[in-house]
Amino acid sequence: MKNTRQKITDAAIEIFNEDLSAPLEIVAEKAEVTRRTLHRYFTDRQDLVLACQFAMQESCKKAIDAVYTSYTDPLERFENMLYAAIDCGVKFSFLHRMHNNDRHQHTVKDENCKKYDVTFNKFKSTIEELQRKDLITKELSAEWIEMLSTGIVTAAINSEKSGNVAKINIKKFAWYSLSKGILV
Amino acid sequence: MKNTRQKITDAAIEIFNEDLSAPLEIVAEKAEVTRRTLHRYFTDRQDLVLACQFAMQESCKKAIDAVYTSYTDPLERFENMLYAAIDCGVKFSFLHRMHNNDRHQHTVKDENCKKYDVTFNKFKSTIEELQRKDLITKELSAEWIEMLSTGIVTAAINSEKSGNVAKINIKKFAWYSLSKGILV
DNA sequence: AAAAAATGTCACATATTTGAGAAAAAAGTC
DNA sequence: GACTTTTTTCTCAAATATGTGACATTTTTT
Repeated sequence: MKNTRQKITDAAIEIFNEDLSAPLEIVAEKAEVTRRTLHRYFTDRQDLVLACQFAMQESCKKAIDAVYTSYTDPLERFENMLYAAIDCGVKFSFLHRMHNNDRHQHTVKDENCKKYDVTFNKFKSTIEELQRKDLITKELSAEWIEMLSTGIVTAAINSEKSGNVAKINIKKFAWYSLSKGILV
Repeated sequence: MKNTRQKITDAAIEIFNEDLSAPLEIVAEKAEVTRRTLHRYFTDRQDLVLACQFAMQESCKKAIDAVYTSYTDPLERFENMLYAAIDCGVKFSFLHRMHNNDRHQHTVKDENCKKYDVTFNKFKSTIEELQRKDLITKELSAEWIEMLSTGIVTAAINSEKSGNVAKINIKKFAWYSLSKGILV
């Protein structure tokens, strides 16, 4: 059962993902509470945005970490990290977008960005390991593969939302495209 | 040389791409004009947003159409459509996002969406042709391949913006990943 | 250099968004 | 059923965003 605080951050993540300056009224509406209640949990917009970032980070970190430690085979690990990211949904893609945009949350940075880096570096290091062991092509740079991976995650999330791709197939398709697109 | 109107819509596309409800002040700033001047060209926010949509549509339509009619070989055509989309930059990805989001521009729809569909259907029909002629795998649905393509375009655009991937490589990498990711 | 066009500056009226207090209503808890 | 906690309702003041008029200044055209 979700508590009110969570209901609000969840709603905010959905809304802010599509419109970062949306009125808090809209967020409250989506969370099915009054704006007044929202303000009882979050003093102001900044506070709420930070809470969203924190929630997204925790969620992604948890999911990625769990996979990272469970698989020794790097390819298998990479595959399951993809699935974990897809399961995180907008939390993953929004978080990624936030940290690669120029004009936002320059106030926070440092502490918050460090956490983000730790999580996303697990992607990077896995990619590098795969390249070192000649399991994927070296024709592509690790940076590109990282971008590609998040691009495919986003495609998967959009597919799910649009409903144009059968839900059972999404992960299968995503891994098919990603693996073939980077294998030697 | 860009005229003021274009400077404003270009700035607005950049800004709105990241924050659809950003104050017009921010847009004016980016366009290097006063808010007063912005309002001389666009009566209100709605007017500006519509102008952006129009500009994005024209730009994408022009680029995609040109490629579509120049290549008879579907694979070659597909490849160059990818490059054209990447060249359109945020105009492409933002437009796509706008039309696949739930909560926006429900006012315009119809007329405006029709134009969008015409352009993006050229992607779809090319994908279907490729599948019909057994040039790409049938294990993936056409809808997924469409999503994947725009996902890779977005990855390419993000790569360019971040500067982490050498500019000369971006298109090459994008096509490498996309083609391998869908070929039989 | 004069005229015309475009842009900037300043001021102002509205509209919207924001944040919070006080008391009533609803939901949980024992 | 009495009690506590949470949420809603209603309120209001402050802050921010929006759109426009009047006039000065700059830039472009002729």
